[in-house]
Amino acid sequence: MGNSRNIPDIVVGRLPVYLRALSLMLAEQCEYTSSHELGERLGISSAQIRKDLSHFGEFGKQGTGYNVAFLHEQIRQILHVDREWPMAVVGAGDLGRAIVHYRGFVPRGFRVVCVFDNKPERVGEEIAGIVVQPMEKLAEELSAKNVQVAMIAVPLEAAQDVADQLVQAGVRAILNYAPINISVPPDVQVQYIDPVVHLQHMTFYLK
Amino acid sequence: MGNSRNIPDIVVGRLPVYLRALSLMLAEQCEYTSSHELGERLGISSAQIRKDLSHFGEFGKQGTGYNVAFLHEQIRQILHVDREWPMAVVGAGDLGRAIVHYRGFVPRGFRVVCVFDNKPERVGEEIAGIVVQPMEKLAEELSAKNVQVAMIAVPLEAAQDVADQLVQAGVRAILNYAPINISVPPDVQVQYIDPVVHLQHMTFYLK
DNA sequence: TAGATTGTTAATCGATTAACAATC
DNA sequence: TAGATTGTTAATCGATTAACAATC
Repeated sequence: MGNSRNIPDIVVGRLPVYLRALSLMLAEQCEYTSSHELGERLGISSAQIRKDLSHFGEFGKQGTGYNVAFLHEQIRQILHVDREWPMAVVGAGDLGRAIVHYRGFVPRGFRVVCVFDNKPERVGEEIAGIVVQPMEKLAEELSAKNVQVAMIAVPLEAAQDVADQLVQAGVRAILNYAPINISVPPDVQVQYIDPVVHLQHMTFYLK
Repeated sequence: MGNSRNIPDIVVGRLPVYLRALSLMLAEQCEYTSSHELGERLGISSAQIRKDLSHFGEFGKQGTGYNVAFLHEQIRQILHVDREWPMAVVGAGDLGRAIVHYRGFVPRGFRVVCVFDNKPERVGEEIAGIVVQPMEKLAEELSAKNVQVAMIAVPLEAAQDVADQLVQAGVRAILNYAPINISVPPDVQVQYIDPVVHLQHMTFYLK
């Protein structure tokens, strides 16, 4: 089949995990892999991997499996990370700083290009070569740098307001590190990272 | 019904999100809430919330809904965060440092009590009052401090080895920030945080 | 060829939703 | 009481898995 819209979101969510495993295999010089090998590495069934990929096209060969480099490239294109997305970070505290310093974005399709904070003492500070801007500059900077993707790393009290400003400035995908559900228009993507949610999920099973 | 084992993992995974919303409502002085209000805040159906909670007991009253403080306390107990879990952090780079500085753990049931790194120049350094220990001290420290929960904040090349050492030292829940799937025995919980996975999930829907 | 593995179909399994009696 | 909302059942919907013909 392939390529139509109507792909289940849960399938889309697994593609980045497949891509990550394929990158690793590339680094390990594997030329070919199979749905079985991939499934074993990721702890999911080979049938699920074949089914997931079948939504987007036919990428393998009977008998030999998948060419790692080829499948990697195909998934990069499907996820639109065959390019570099400029990103904004809002919040220059400890977390914002760590995000800006992280070297794992660029090899996977993203680059932090601007950082904002509303505390006067943080404005002007330089983080990994990027000068922290005041919130007043948000719209102007984002439009100048064509930023559609942003990360929120501010205290929870400020998160909704920041989200509103980002949407206003044209951002269409937000990764929110503040521990709060934010509301955005239906055409804006939101994802959440809250370590405590994961920790509490695990402690359910402990003792 | 309530309280048996056989709760779907997907249901367990939503409880921390419910708990987070209830904390916020507590802070907002809401005394009562309903499955409708909660669902609206979280963007899920009221039926799902009632169904999820029904796995654990009966917490509401017809006509009036749920007492926020009571439901909050019940979910805290279900998730075993009606106590404080001591945690270890492995990796004292930018990310590890940000994790140790994060003040959001303690109010939600967790406290970082030790930090490890294998780089000699980082050992001995103090982060938020905690002295960085060498990896050789891992087993000894974890057992002395009764640590069952750990976070991995090391480069991906080191993550599997660190995970092995943590398991060896008695850790039963691991939150892995390294962008790699790690293997652990079946009785050890693992959760992953990889911001790029979330970003790539969103860029699928962009442009 | 013989062995392996794909892509796909149909069956199974599980999760979500709608509806409503019970009752505060 | 009248209105609201629960907990639960049954129906619906969707996701996963098993199986296999096709074929490299």
